[in-house]
Amino acid sequence: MALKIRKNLSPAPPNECPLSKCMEVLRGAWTPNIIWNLSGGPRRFSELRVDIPKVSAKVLTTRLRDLEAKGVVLREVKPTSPPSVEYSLTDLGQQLIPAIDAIAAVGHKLKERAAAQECTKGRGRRVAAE
Amino acid sequence: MALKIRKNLSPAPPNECPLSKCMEVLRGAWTPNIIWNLSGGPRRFSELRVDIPKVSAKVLTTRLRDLEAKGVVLREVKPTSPPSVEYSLTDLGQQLIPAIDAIAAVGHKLKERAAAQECTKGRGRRVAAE
DNA sequence: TTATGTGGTATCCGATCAGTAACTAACAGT
DNA sequence: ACTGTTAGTTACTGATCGGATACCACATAA
Repeated sequence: MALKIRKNLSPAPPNECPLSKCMEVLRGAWTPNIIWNLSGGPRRFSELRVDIPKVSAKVLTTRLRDLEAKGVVLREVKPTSPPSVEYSLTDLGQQLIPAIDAIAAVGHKLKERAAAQECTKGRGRRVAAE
Repeated sequence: MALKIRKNLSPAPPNECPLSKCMEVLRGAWTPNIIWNLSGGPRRFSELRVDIPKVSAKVLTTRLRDLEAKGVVLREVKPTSPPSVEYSLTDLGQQLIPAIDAIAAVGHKLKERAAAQECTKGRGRRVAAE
């Protein structure tokens, strides 16, 4: 049986694909998390540190600066007594939320799947050990 | 004006968030692209190399193996004369497509935005040649 | 015999990333 | 005067990622 070359093209766009463009924004370990936490309204730097305890100050700063430079978040210094900084999503950032939601939805399914695999004891649908 | 602590919690889930779970899958430079190209139907290794010319064989192999291990793609060796390998999305992989679409949609908007910023002259929204 | 195509592996290298710890400046409260 | 809070910065370090290159076994075609 000889090989046959498929001629149908993949659905990838010819020029630079928007996928990579968006992944550029989402790149970085904590970026999606930060946007997620910002989606509920503006938050201060130290609030975000509490929201995502595992992120270090350095990384959080880096990510926020990146996102600010990309026009996704807005940084505002508030004239409080210890000056505080508030971060919020721009309208562009808001548009990322559906994508993040979709990602989170898949993550939910992944968790279910992982849980189902973890307890192999279950009667139906036992995943065979490989 | 003294600082006031906000008590409303961010919408992040308490335990491990599905966002990171899914980003684990999507991690890697070319992963979303690969899934995108697979979304149009099964493809062979060398077809993917043509689809995404900038990815090296090493990285492509690595990504495909990762995705296979995570249950996102299926790898099938076909008994053709030069044995060929076909990769396709599993049902789990299919579920990633909406997320990828959402990401691509945002990427599209990002491109528009970038184009609009590039030609500051404004009104006509002429897409500059790149 | 050599060339080509298929589906990879092995190795090295440089860039980037993220974590840790220490440090800062201004101000409020005690 | 001392301490805590806010929002970072800086330097050091290890991990990982991805690119480039070379190489492999096998099969067909010329």
